[in-house]
Amino acid sequence: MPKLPLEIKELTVGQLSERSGVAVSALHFYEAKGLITSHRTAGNQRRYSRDTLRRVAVIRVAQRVGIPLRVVAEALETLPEGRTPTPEDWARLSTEWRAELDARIDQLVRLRDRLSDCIGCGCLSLDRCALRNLDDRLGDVGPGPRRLLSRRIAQEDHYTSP
Amino acid sequence: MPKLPLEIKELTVGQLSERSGVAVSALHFYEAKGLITSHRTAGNQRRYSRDTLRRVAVIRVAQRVGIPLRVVAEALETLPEGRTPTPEDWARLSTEWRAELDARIDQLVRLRDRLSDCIGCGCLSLDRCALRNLDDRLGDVGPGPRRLLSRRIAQEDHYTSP
DNA sequence: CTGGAACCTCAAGCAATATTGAGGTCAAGT
DNA sequence: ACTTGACCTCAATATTGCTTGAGGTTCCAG
Repeated sequence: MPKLPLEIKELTVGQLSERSGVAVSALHFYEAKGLITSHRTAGNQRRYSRDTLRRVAVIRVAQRVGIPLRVVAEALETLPEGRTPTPEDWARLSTEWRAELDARIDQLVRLRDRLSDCIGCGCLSLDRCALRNLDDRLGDVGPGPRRLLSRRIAQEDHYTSP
Repeated sequence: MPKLPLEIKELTVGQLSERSGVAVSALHFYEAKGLITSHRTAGNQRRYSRDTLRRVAVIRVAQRVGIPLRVVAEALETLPEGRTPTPEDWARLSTEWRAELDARIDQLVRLRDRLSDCIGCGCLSLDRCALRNLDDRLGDVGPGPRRLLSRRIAQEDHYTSP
């Protein structure tokens, strides 16, 4: 059986897949989208530098927070082109994602509070129901697919008149 | 100019759209998916009972929590067929969503903690980096289309595994 | 050298969640 | 009646994030 080239410096796509837990097809996809890069061997096979592992990890984390790949790609573009990103580079990105995460958590917590109110009030009054008003706010987002990432919403208090 | 029929008891699709903040096309879509229902006038136009407003609100809330429409539809099926849902019916649903919300928040908070660790450690050790390990876990999800939902976060722990 | 795993490219498909458009109907103010 | 905005249906298109498949190449242990 063919043995994988156990290179110390670079990773094949299969190795990257195994170590990152992301399917090979997804890695190809990320590469096509410019989220990761590779260089090719003489035989046209991809080789990834080790920090790609980190890049992929960051991508997945970002996705869990609800950040679309397009946006992740933009953020990754701020990483240095020529050199391997330093821990500081990664820390900066992590911090940015963290801000998103915080915002997202905050948003959900507020949503939860509203929902609790709603349950408490028994929703007897449609016009004053938090659920109803929450929904009105959602309408402000405008047309088009309602994104995940919808920011702000739910900062308002109970709506009080019909 | 034509005046909207200002019915007290029922809503046209346009009214429902305006009051819920959801596009008419989306309402049609929800109806096609069985999330809401209507009856028709003699002229084949949709009329929605007022509690549909509530239904739509619940749908949107659920979506924000990351619950796919398919699942929302199942939950809505537990509402009474013949009668207008009571406040208690809605409260029950709200409570269910709230559990999802809590789980979701919890998940994100844990993610945040990991990320914080990672920033703190400077990510000098790839093998011990929280980010790296987090990513390994993501790989456990297995093959198959990584659904929207997983991007939207949320579901690994909740609906995918029986 | 050979066999098979791992790789390559490109195109097509899938799933969710809608929007847009074409072509036609309904209804209400003037 | 006419006009006009709101509605109707159905099909097509869009977006995101992949997977699957066909058809072919590369690599390496034996």
